[in-house]
Amino acid sequence: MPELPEVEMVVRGLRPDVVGRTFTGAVIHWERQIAPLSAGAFSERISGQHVDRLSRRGKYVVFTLSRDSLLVHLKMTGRLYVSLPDRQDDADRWVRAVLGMDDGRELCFSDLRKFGRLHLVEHAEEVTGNLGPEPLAETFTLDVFRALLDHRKGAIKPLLMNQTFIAGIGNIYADESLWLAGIAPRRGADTLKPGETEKLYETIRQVLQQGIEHEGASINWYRKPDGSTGTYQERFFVYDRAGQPCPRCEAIIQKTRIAQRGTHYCPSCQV
DNA sequence: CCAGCCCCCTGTCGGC
DNA sequence: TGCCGACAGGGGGCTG
Repeated sequence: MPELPEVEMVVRGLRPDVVGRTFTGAVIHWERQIAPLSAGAFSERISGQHVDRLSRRGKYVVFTLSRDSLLVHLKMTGRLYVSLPDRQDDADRWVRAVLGMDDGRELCFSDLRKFGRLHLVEHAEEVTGNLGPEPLAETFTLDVFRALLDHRKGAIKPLLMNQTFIAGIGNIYADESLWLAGIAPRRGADTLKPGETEKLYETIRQVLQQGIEHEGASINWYRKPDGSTGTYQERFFVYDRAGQPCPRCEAIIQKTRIAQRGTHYCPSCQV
């Protein structure tokens, strides 16, 4: 569930606790969640590496280390938080990896569904190399968006969620941005009129920015590193609101499936 | 390039 | 009440 705004909150929350620290080792409880090394090799290789920088690329949390980069994808239920070794947190039941730090505290990766991944690689681009542009970057202009859409066919919603198209948009922010733009999720990408493309460009940036301002959407499992919840879920227009009236036209919001994903939309004012 | 499907997982929920 | 199957979902991988 964590999408761009939620991952951004994780990065901001962790930064003061991890930047400047040095990892002392790792205990891996579910080996399939780390790549590309074995658990032993992972622990050995991360030991002694200093955290120079913490950033975000798409939905990845990126630790820039002395020699390597550690990239964490939270997928659906992943959480990252720092704690003392004697933990009592709710999420501890699903801890899959624990990275020791030189201040005696630990960086914990918890993940109920085990879909998340920790990649320890020499160059971050080995993992993030084929991601599309960052939608909130200044360089992501309307012209860039138009160029990306050029010659793309197929439904607009799955395209928005395609990480090689644009990085960071998931199911929630795709549904919300399309509703705000008044565009039906099944519309062919090549059928958007210039005004619609511009509107969508603006609403994509708007919902992501709003998501960050409201500290992310906490539905189901997402929590900020300090355990608290964001509040953007209180501002959803269509996501998770099937059967309720559309905030714009009062038609009943529908839920359907597009590209194997639950999709919420207004059948009346999204055309 | 695109659509469809499987897979990875486990908690939750609806049906019987 | 208890069991069981369906479902949820990001993204990689595969096929057509």
